[in-house]
Amino acid sequence: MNIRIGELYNTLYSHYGNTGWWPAGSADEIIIGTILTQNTAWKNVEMSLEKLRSGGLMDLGKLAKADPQHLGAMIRSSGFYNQKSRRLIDLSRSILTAFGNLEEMKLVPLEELQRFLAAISGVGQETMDSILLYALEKPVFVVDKYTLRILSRIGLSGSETIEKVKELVYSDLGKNVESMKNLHGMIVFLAKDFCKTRPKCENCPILAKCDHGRAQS
DNA sequence: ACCCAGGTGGCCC
DNA sequence: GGGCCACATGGG
Repeated sequence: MNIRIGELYNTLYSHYGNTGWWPAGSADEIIIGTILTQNTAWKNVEMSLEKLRSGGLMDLGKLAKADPQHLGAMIRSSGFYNQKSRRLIDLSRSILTAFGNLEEMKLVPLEELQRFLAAISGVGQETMDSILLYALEKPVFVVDKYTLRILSRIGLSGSETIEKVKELVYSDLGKNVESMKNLHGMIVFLAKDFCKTRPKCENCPILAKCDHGRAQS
């Protein structure tokens, strides 16, 4: 635990700056993306998003009334398309029934939103946190596989639970929505550039803090 | 011909 | 609490 989250933030910030994460044109698109990207390469998700956009379905109201088979065909490239189609329709219906629209949903207290989302099939821990932070602007840090892998490689986590990682972020960065959005965004960039399962460590901005860099030097 | 990708839920122990 | 499985496509 010799590396602080704040230190990691600063190192990544000097390399990536403001990432503007999550990449989407609307809160609806963010929510749709969180479901589609589950265990799926983002490239495959982008193809689906383009089809939804051109098909006029990038909208929770439209999805709530969509035909599962038709929607499944539109999101085929994202994999698990039967599951994801049904889950997108269910999620859209549940949100609109409970809150009317996303602007109203944003006004609801965090704890109530967490109870609501946890009860929806297809919304697990990471999907819930991504929706809360990026679509609803709630101060919740998103811990995904990238985050755990990177923290593990710089010796911070490894066996830490997701809750512990979150607490560390909150105590070091404060519960600041913009900081948490960007930290997760920078982690995504770092992971895609350098820190995949088979890492490419050349010019990695955190190499000096990482097992891989220390082992080589 | 494998292995991997920003997960989730069900079932078992 | 953890291990295993199904869900499925597209790219390396």
